[in-house]
Amino acid sequence: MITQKMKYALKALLALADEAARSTPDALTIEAIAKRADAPKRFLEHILLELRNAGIVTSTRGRTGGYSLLKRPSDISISEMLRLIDGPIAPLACLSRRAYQRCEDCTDEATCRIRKVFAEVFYTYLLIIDSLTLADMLQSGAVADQVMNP
Amino acid sequence: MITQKMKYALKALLALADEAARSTPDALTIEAIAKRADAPKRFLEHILLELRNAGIVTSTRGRTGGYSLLKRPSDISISEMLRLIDGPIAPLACLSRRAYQRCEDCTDEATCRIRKVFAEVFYTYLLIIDSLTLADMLQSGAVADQVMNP
DNA sequence: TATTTGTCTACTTTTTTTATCGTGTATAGA
DNA sequence: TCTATACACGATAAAAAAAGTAGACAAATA
Repeated sequence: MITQKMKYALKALLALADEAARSTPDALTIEAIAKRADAPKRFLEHILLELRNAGIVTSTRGRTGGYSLLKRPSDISISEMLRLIDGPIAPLACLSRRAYQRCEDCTDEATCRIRKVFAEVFYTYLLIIDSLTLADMLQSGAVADQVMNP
Repeated sequence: MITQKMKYALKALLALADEAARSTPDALTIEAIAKRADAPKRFLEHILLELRNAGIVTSTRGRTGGYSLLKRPSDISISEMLRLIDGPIAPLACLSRRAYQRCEDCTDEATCRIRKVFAEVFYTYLLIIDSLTLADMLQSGAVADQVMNP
């Protein structure tokens, strides 16, 4: 399950992407984004800060200030977002590249049967999720139901 | 990330499967499983109880009592285990079949752009994980490193 | 019947998630 | 230059989930 925070982050990015697609895009205030994303303003503030520190959005202060998208939607990967907001996406810490952590009780990673099977799952999962970007979310259309109720 | 509890559960099942594969299998006491799985005994107790209630293992009480595998390893699916121990595996509650929950603020699921993209991911993920069973974990061999460090 | 081993309910602790608050800083415009 | 507006950032708090513990009880067998 992705966290509520991640949902807020994605909704915020969608709002910013929609704004960026307009003919004369403005910076959106946190308040405006919060309204569009149905997110608590003060919580969203932190999320947007993280997105800014990661170089995904940019912000300006003062009267006409607000947030806007820095990267193009096609350059914002979903897996990058997941890692940023929700932390490592590997099913086991010992399978994570960026947040690798050895299991305490593990004697030999190479022969660990749990690691082995989840490595296979994870590898395929990565192939899918690494290829998805915010741009893939922008094209609307009710594909969800086709997929889930074939 | 799978939980520690899930790791304990899988290790316990591996221990039981290994025992079942012997020429004269015995029931394993919680204590014995705890030792093999490096799990706190009193915690493992709860886990084993859940596995028993789910019909995956069976138990006998008294002097020669203990736990043993009820289903065959090839009939114990990893996704079933994940759902049992860690809860729903869908990335969004509104994508879960067994633990479906509508998102509060969602106006239309069919056009929700977040739901759409995660539905695609989830569908493919399900295909992989639904096909895996405990039997796939039993065959050891260092495949993990080949997969992760090609 | 005494000892061993599982059963069950309740509780505690720790960590993570989900926020909220206060104060500070930059900026545009009157 | 003053002031209203908006982001910045650290601290704190409440709620939920994960992880672990404890005690009393029930069944089985030697």
